[in-house]
Amino acid sequence: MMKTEKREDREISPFLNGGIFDYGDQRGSFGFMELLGFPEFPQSIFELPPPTPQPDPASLPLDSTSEITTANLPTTPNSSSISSSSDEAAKPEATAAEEEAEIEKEKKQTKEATKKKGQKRPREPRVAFMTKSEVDHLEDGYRWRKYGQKAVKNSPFPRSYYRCTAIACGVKKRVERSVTDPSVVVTTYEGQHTHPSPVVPRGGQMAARSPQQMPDFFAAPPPRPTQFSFLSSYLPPAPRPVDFRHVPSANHVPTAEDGRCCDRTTSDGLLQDLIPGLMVMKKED
DNA sequence: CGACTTTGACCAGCGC
DNA sequence: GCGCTGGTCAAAGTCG
Repeated sequence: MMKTEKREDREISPFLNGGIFDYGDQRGSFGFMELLGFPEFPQSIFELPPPTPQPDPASLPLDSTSEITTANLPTTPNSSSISSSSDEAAKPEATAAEEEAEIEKEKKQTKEATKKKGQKRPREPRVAFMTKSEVDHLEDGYRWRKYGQKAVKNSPFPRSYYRCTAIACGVKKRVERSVTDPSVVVTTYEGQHTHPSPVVPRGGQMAARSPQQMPDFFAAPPPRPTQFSFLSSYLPPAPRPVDFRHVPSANHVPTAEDGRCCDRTTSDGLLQDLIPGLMVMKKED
């Protein structure tokens, strides 16, 4: 229902204000310009919510980010069948009911085995982005399937759960609106993509995005080492040249010129357009 | 018909 | 132990 409309909605370009990352031993927050590699730029040049004081990200609904839950980690789609036990083969004569029971049992055992008390799973890296956007689900170059939605305590806005549709890719993301500023969408990524971005442009060709929709300051600056380098693993590689003449000021009025200053090939309002290609270093080094 | 969303049910963790 | 909450599952519905 309304799929088309929703897709249309996602065309609207977001304004990334900043975010939070949680990589176990690395935690912190970042502003948009930090993301772009310009920590010295004030966030204020972007569309920040006017009077509402920017709450400390660490205390935002993003708190859910810090309450890393390891209990619901990727139970791989086929995990239950993978874990077929050896004694199963020893019961070739099981009735259908017994088989079902057996399957159920195995499922349970598998689950328990994967989350035995005291046995903490390695925490999936998580990164949360705060994005000023009218739409909840932002295009980020990957294909996602929604698998759940929950009402969040103390929030009038529901939280949506998405999984990457790629086979064997267990990346998930949660999308919710900030309680403190409903115009801000909080997107939390969990896990790392095991595949390149499909980045299939809608309509078979790169959507020609209007400058208003996709101002070119989303283009990436030159590589620059930052503590957020590991963020790249969440995003498809999209290094591209940047023309700093087009980094807009607060009063920047987009023109047609803005739309063609760079040789962008994936200008689809994707999250990868928001995150520069500077974060190319792997976390594990 | 396949891909996707919606939504109620279910389950586990956690605090009391 | 119980209730609350977050996260996931899966059937049903929708759409192209």
